[in-house]
Amino acid sequence: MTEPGTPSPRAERTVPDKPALEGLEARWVERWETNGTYRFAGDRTRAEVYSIDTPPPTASGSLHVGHIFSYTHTDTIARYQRMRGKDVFYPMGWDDNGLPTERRVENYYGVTCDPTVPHDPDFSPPADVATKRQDFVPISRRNFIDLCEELTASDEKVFEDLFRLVGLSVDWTLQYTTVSQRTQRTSQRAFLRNLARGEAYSQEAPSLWDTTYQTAVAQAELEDRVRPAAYHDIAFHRTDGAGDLTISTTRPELLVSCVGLVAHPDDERYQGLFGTTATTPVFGVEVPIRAHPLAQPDKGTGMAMICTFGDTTDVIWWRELDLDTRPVIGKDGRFAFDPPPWLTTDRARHAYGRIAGKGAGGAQQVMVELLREGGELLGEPEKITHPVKFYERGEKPLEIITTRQWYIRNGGRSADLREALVDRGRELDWHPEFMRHRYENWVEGLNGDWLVSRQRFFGVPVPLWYRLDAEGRPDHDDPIVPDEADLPVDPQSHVPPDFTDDQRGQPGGFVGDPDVLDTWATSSLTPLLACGWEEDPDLFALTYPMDLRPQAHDIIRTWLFSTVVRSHFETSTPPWRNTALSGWILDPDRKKMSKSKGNVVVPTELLHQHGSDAVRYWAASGRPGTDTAFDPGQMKVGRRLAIKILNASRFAINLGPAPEGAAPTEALDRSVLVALADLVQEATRAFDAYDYARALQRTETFFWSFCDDYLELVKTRAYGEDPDDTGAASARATLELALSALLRLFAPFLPYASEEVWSWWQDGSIHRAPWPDADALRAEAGDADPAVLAVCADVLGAVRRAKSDAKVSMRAEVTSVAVDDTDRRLAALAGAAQDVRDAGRIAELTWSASTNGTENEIRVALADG
RNA sequence: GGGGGCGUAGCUCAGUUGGCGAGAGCGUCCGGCUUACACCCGGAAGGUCGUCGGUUCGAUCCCGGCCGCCCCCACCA
Repeated sequence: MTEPGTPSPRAERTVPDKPALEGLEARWVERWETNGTYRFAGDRTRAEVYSIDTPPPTASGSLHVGHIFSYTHTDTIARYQRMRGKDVFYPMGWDDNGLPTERRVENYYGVTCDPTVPHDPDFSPPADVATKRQDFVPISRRNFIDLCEELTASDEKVFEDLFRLVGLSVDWTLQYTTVSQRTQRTSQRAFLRNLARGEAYSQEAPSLWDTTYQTAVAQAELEDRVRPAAYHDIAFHRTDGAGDLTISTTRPELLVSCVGLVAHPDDERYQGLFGTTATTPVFGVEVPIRAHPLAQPDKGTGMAMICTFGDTTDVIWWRELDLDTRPVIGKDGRFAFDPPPWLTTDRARHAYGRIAGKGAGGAQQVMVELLREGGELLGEPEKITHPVKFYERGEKPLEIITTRQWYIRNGGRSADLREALVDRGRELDWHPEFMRHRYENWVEGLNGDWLVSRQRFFGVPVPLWYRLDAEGRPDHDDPIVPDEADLPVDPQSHVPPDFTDDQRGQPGGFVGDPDVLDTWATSSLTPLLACGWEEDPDLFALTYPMDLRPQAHDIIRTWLFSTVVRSHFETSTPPWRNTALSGWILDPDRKKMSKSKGNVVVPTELLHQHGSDAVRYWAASGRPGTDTAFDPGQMKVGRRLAIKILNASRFAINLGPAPEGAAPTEALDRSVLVALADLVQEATRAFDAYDYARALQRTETFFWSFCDDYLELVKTRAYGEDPDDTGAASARATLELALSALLRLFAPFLPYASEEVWSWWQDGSIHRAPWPDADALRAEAGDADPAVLAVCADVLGAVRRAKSDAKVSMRAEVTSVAVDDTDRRLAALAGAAQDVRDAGRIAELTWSASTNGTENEIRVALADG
């Protein structure tokens, strides 16, 4: 693509009689697509490319106002960079793999995935969609995945149409999905390379487990929720017979899993007990009493029971004190049916029989009864509320269950790596800057590596197999790795090299890894994915590392951080140069808008009601990184602005073209160009700092005074019957320059109105026109005095005030205006006196130097009547 | 407990190198069909810039202490 030249008006102009916003979206969306206005050319150098790592929206939900808000921010940057002459690489991805999609498919069709169900080639979804989960129809993994793909494809089309309506200048030929074959290939390749370099490893260890979804989850996906609970004081019996020990617990049902008691090493109450043992109530199991600094003397009785596993502190105690492992809760969150082997007495085994098969809540009730029956519950439970860890999408508290899982190192267990990743963060420019703290805060607070395997179905499979020994036990330490050329693989259906399908699951044969990779394990690769890593080297060289990652601030700890981790390992660079964090949308009560609160607004309705430019105006008024109130009032303001642009432009353009070779010669005209040059400079600086909101605000302020003052002042002269009249020629030349620049300043924000006006009198798309040039405008202005416009506006203002006070029409005649001011301002006024007389309908305008040289005064005398 | 953001007109917010009579829009009130726009135009009222100190000739702005609101992280027997 050739560098666009300086725009110049066409000779013939086509301006509608009654310009309107209605219908602009439909017309321009289509033309932009037909003309390839936003197409990435890819034929320039890296320095001339601006590449954007667009956040792939979750395809399984619906787009909400927050999407419109933040995607508009990015779009203003994209449009600005394009007008600065950059070849903008602006792809769109759809995040359609992972749990949200599974959940949506389950509910939408009333089905669940059961890998044991055979594939049904003639399957079609149930006609009557069940509403209750237990009534969902179990279907095979392959049928389930087919449904996932079907539904996401139609969801994505709806999203695309909405984003086009918003006016995102995305290159729609650059779409990717996170569950496509290409993405799976990239994701598996990246994982295998992590494995080969030792950055990925598997380990059997206690991990956080969601019993509803029956999958392990990662630290980054946790959230606290405050739940009711109760302290239960229960009696442990000292083995030496010297009495009982009281401990307080909120989870008495875990008593059967108790592997020890712990108190702080300095706790005087328990000094003699460390190293001795106690027996658990009800079950009579002997457990050691130990000391550990994490035990808090001021909590409960200062002595806690350690269970495998009640919470993450238990895991630490268990590991560091080298205690036994006594798990009883299964992956479904229920107590195992058979009594565990460490229960040896009849009483213990009988008691266990009463909690076997129950969930945590049911087991707790029974346990309290058992304790009470044995006189081992001291007093009544004391009700409290406390924070409990949940999977962010989960419905029940997490349990901790020992399972084999895959991890990618992220610095959680290595100070060196942690430091290296903090440093990578420092290589980024953060917008706004203070968001950097969230990143560093998170990285420095990590307490384990990144758990990437998930026990789910719809996702990128872990691309590995394991050899089975003679007893049919898998060898997890030496996985069978596919050749990169064979990716993507599904180890559940594909056979590893040197094996045959009938060896699957047989002793001496192999077994495929049943898990899929965490959705972030794939999302963390969006820069590699979008830029064609290992697939399109030319594109990759042209676009990576990318220029910008826009995203919401709440996923710094997940998406942003994990992307930095993967790029650090894969390319030894940060993934981008800049990251821009957008804020939340708050409803008018200052609460975060969300579906569960029922206060979401449907974006399509907003766009149709106010118009896309109006909604974009509201969005772009939100400062970077700042939470912003949902405000239809601002959309009305934006709509008014867009309409004003249409009308003012129509007026200016209809005055007729400036004669050949005309230039701004009048003092007032050149004065407005000086102010305009300042505006362009400021807007440019703001955009370069990613402060689109400031650029918009300054442009808007300028534009309204341009209309109210400059247009009014220049109107009469510009009408000039004789087009060769120098005053009229100067006015028209100035209006052309100013309007052209102003439209281009507005183009990133109001792409429809600005494009519409542009098409009336210019060739090509405004969105491919060059960004206005402050120096060129300054050159046109020459040595103009910026005070000219200011003084004229002051006088005009005084005249208006006088007319308003007298309650007469603005068209009323003014007998005389006398101005006292400084010499400099009077000189400025003198140069534009006729414009002021015309605009104010002033018969006589006089001026004289103010007596003290600084004060100014404007006296207005209205005609009688 | 650690980190971060924010308190300016009734509402939403600007205020960038400390000096303006502290601004805008919305809302309110008053006026006007003015040959671009009644989806409009003009005007007015309205603020001890959270609070108390400090630095300075001078503080909405810089420093410190409080008060209040919000977010993230940690703790979770």
